[in-house]
Amino acid sequence: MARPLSEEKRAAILRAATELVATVGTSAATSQIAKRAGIADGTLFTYFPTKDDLLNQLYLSIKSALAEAIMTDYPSRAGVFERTRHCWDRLVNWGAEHPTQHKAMRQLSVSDRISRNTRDAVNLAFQDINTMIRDNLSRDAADDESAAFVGALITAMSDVTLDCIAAHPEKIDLYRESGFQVFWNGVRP
Amino acid sequence: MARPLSEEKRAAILRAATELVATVGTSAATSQIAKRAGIADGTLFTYFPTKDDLLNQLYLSIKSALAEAIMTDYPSRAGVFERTRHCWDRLVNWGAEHPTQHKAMRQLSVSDRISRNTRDAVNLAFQDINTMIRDNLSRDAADDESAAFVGALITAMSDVTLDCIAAHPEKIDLYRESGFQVFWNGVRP
Amino acid sequence: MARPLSEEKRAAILRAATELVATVGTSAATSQIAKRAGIADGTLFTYFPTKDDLLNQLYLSIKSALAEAIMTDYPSRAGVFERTRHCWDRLVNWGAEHPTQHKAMRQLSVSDRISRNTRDAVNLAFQDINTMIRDNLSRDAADDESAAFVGALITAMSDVTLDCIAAHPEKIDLYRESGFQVFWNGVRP
Amino acid sequence: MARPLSEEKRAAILRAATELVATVGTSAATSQIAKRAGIADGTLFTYFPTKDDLLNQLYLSIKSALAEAIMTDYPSRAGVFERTRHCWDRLVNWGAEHPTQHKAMRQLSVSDRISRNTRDAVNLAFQDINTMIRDNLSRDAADDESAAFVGALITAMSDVTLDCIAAHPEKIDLYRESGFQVFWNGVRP
DNA sequence: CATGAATGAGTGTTCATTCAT
DNA sequence: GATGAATGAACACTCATTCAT
Repeated sequence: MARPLSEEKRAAILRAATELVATVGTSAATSQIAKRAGIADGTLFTYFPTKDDLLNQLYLSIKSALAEAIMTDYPSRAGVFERTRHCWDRLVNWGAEHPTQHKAMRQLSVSDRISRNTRDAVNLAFQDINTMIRDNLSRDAADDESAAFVGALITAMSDVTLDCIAAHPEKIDLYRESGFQVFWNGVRP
Repeated sequence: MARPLSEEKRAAILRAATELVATVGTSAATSQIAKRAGIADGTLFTYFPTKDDLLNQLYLSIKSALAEAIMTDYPSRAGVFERTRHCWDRLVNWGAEHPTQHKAMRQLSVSDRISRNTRDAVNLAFQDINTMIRDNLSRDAADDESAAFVGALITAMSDVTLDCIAAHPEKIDLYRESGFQVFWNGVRP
Repeated sequence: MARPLSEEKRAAILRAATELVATVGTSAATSQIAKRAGIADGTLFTYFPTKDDLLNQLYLSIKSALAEAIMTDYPSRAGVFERTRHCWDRLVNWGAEHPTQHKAMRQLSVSDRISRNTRDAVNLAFQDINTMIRDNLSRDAADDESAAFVGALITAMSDVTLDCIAAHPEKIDLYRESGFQVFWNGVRP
Repeated sequence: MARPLSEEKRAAILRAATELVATVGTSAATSQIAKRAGIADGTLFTYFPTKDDLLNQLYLSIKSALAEAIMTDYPSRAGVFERTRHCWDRLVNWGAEHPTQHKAMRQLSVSDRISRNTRDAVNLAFQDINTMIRDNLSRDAADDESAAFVGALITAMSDVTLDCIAAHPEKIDLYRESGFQVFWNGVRP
């Protein structure tokens, strides 16, 4: 192998893409992304064959990082409340610590450039969380649609919470708490 | 009426823009919008000086229509529950009846092309609703930010509800009801 | 109509394309063609939706001009020799007078960007000539393939003749005559 | 033989280039040629310093193979007819047996990337054949240009013949014969 | 005021060539 | 010598906007 694909460069591209997608959306130009990543225009395409591939992999990588943040130290044996609380806090903390990734993630999640495949892969990364929701929080444990509804609600409510935290970072504890109250009172079994 | 009058043309442009933004997002080409509105490319720019203007006015007009739908027959003298229920039902019903407008609205609301000014004007259109929220639902009546938080939550939760309804239109009553339960249990005073 | 498509501009584009295709082949850049035609890059595409369209229309227009040059004053009632002679002389004279068009035509005729449709349309323009060949020169009047063989031979031989004339323009009469002798002796009935 | 020696690699590159040039023309990408040759992108350039070099050497090598095919068993002492017939048959048979090489050769012969130098070198490979033409078939034995004219004619006529054979392989004997008749009747002394 | 041709900067992507490994 | 990642100048084509008609 002459020069291995540089993991560093790949990461730089994803980092640059995150920042630009967060700022200007998926219409961020590949040449801008390359420039910000400190590589030549053409190099981007040795790491990601098309812009859509880049966007999809970016979405997957951010979502995976979020899932990992949530599932680390997950208290499997604790009660429903503790486990729900754990997920919520991790989700909100991750968003507050990674506002750029969070913004990019929101832009990508409404984009039609994210494929069915990618969305399926993301669901896989959230499998444990989805299972927990289905078993404990959805109105009807047997109902996939009901679980999806609750899952979408938690995402939407955390997005709102994170927007507020972004606007008033000093009130993070307040918003994290209020958000959880609304969520838990709304969906608790 | 081969050549509609001015106001009709403006409306035709907004209608065409709604459909295209709902379908392909804010990257919809002005020439496509003009074609669908039945006018020449250049004519669009006598009604809206730039594409950003068109997008901003479109957002404002859709949001205003939604606000009007919500506030019509608003039961000012009823109790908090009834008034909240009214708003929620109107919101969800409007979204279910105008899926194209709703989709366009969501695309626009995450776009960076919608200006601070426009967002302020939208808040104005929702002033009555915001006041109701502030006075009845926000944790602290004196706190604007708390009211904004609850307002954003209702929007986010109705978006999720409407997405589910779009996926399973026959379950509209179920989703409208479940969504309201979650919201009301979550935020009731 | 605001400003009608300018026939002059269309002609300028075709002229510029002819010159560049003759020089560098079908890989001539559209931006070079536009520059040589004295228009903006984008304008080219209001006259020809794609580069392939431009190339196909160019081929058709050159071939049509050639067909017209050949068929003008065609002596329908003269004998086979006179008619064959007429076609050959016209073909060679046209090529000698329009060396750029001839070179471009040769480049285009071997290109895979010229569609079946275009080749059919060209055959239509040469219908009379083809008929004459089938009826008088092909070995077997009933055989389309035999006629195509002779038709291809006349083209190939005139190309060679024209190449020689291009190299030694002063010997046009000699080459025109020699070429015809070879052709006529080769294929005469 | 996992890693062929140098000369084999050169041959593999030329073989791959032949196939791709025959298929897609001289715009075949060097990376595609390298891949089909089973070597790395960069390796191609240790054998051929530029793409133009590759194309020129390819043209020369194909033309040389053709010349060799023609001159093998050349009946030097036979009459003009027999010798002419020998050349024609060898030429047509070679083309029918090596359709890919023939197609590549035609693509290359109209390309502006083949240099004056290369064309001169090709003429050298065909020196014996050209001499035969000059001495026996050209209208004026002292005239180089006349010989070149006849040489170009034989090439052009065989190309047409080979195209027809490619379209109807089962009629190879018919076309080889018809083609020769036209040629011989056309140019015989 | 309406029209649509004209503009040219910008887009995602390709590719011959270089050079670090 | 072989490798393939890196380069950046092209490329065909798009599009918001202008302006002659």
